[in-house]
This record gives sequence, C-alpha cells and structure tokens, in this order.
Amino acid sequence: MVYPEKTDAARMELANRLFFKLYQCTNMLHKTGTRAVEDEGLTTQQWAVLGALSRPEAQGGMSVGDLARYLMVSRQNLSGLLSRMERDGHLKLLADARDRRAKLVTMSTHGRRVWQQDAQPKIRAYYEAALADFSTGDLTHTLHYLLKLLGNMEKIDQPGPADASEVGKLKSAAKTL
Amino acid sequence: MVYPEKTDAARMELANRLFFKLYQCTNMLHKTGTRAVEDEGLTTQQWAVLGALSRPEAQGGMSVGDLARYLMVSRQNLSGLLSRMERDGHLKLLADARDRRAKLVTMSTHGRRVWQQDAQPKIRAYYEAALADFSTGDLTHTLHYLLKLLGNMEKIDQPGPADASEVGKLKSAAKTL
DNA sequence: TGCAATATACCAATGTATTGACGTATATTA
DNA sequence: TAATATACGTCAATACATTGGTATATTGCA
Repeated sequence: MVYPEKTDAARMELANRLFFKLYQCTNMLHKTGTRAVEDEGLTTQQWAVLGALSRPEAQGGMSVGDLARYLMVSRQNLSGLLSRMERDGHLKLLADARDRRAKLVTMSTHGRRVWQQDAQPKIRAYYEAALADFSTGDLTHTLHYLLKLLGNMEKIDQPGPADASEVGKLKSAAKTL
Repeated sequence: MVYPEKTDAARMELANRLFFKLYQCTNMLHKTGTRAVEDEGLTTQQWAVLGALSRPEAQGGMSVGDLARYLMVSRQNLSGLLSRMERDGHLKLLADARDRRAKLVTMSTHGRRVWQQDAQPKIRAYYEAALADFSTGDLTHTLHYLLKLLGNMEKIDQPGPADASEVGKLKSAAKTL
C-alpha cells in the first residue's frame, strides 16, 4: 500500500458526507412528506403506523410492543404517537382479552377510509416526485444499501451474543447477581 | 406495455420500503451515534454543528442563518440547539459588529478540544462500524443516491421559479398586496 | 432621504424520539 | 406453589424538528 493514510482519510470524508446527507434526507422527508398529508391530519410517522396496520399480516390489530419492534422505535415514543392518533379518530386501542397487560391497536373505520381514499393517492404522488429519475435498478440499489446500513447499525445497537452458549452464560451470570 | 399496472405497483412497493428504511436508518443513526459520543456530552446533531464549524471555510465563525442553511434545518430549531451547546461550554455566541441583528457562532477552546481530541476518534470508529463491508464504490453510489433524493425533495419543498422572469412576477405581485 | 421589503433572532405550540423509572400482568424456575 | 424474572404499557425529563408570530435591524428602491 503506497498511500494508506490518504485512502483512509478519503473514506472518512465520504462517510461523513454520507451520514450528513442521510440526516438531511430524512429531515426533508418528514418536512415535505408531512406537508403532503397535512389535510388528512397525518404525519409521516403516522403514515408509517397506518401502513403497518394495513398489512394483511396485521389483520385483527397489533400490540403496542409488536408495532414498536416492527417500526424500530421505542414503546414510549409509539405510545404517545398512538394516543394522538386515537385522539384524532384514526385508531382504536382495545384491551386484549388474552393478555391483560396488552392493548390491541386497530385502525378505526374513519382511519381506514382516510388512509385508503384520501392519503394513498397523495402518498403515491409524493413517492413519484421524490423518486423522479430513479430507475427500478436505482430503487433496488438504494434499498439494498439502506438495508445493509441498517443491519450494521443494529449490530452496533445490540452487539448480541454470537451463539446459544453465550445466551446461557448471560443467563447464568444474571442469576448470580 | 403488457402489465403497466403491475410494474407500477411494484415501483410503489419499492418506494414504500425505501422510505421506511430511510426513516429507520436515521433513527438508528441518531440513537447509536449519540451513544457513541455521549461521554463528551454530544449528540449527532451537535456533532454536525461542530463538523460545520471546524471546516476551513468557517474560520472566524458563522451566523445562525448561514449555519441553518448549511445544515438545512430551521433557524428556530438551530437556535435551541446552539443554546444547549453554549450552555455546555462547547460554543460561544458573539454579537456581530457588522450586523447588529446577527450573532457569530464559534467553537470555544474547550469545544474545539473535545471535538478534535475526544470525539473525532470515536466518530471514526463509529463510521467504520456502521459502514462495515461498504467498498469505496458502495459509499460513492450510496452518496450519489442520497444526493439525488435530496435534490428531488428540495424541489418538492421549494417548487422554485423556473427563471428570472418568474422572480420578477412574484416581486411585482407582492407589491400590489 | 424615506418607506417598504427583507433578514435576524426570539417566543410559543405541537409532534417525534430517546432514556430511565414505575406498576401491573404473565412466564419461568426452584 | 412460591419466588424470581420477564414482558407490557405508561409517566417524566430531555433533545430535535417543524410552523407561526413578533420585534428589531439592515437593505434596497423610489
């Protein structure tokens, strides 16, 4: 290697710009995306919740915890979000008969109508504008890189045991405390 | 075109996943990134501010407005951020002699030391972990897609006049109000 | 020069996101 | 079964981020 320090500095420079743009992109996504559905009284985060609940797998509702894991946000954050959406009549939170700790989150009739009739066409138009000049290949590649990045960050977040024996060790260690 | 509706639905599906992952990536970035520099009393947003101020172009400080434009956040948001950083001793806000409306934002001696000595190595390590298995080509491509996406969103945010004559029209129209 | 337009910074309200702590309910284990 | 551990949802504190409104200083045009 002739110039290792040079390539390394260049890599850091690229990394820096990449994360800076990631940060700016998401700020702009929330700003412009929320503006796109403001007439429906929604935000981008709320549209993520409605998107999750409208999946076939979510027929019959989801618990707050499951929804938080799916969206990858804290339960505490989601709790507030759901309260606002219930207040605005988009959701219904029912007590779960099976597990008395849990609440079942479901779209209200009004929420489902708003989501399907009003919001969906606007979201579609938003996607088309935001992804103008993106070919199908571009979309696939971008998604691939984001998935890879997300995977790396999940590892940073939860270094996680390498195998089951590690889990056993942790459990044993916990017992001695 | 034989199946136009099919390719269109697939594109929307891709778009949906792309923005969902973008949202999750940035949440994870703030979460894990802030954890990486929490000993220094910093957050990812604050490290963006210090990064901006440590550029050679920012020698002598920046006004709040310039910094807000550079970071692409609202002045109101930045104002609170800067107050916290001044409170924590990382920044100094001086009155601008030239323009009595403006404040000049500069890194304090302490802030510069924290940034260069303590934070920089941790940020470096964070970048390496978050971008594990990203080749230089991967980095360049990802950055390219983010820049393109950001450009599209800026257009959505500010549809902007197509040419100078439009600006003239707007100015004239404003006068009549 | 003077008046209108613009720029700068602040205040307030609202929404999103995190961590830490809490009380209650379910699971696990001894 | 009884004690312990875990899971569930919420409250509180703090930080980011937006919009809208206000007061003051500067700029630009007539």
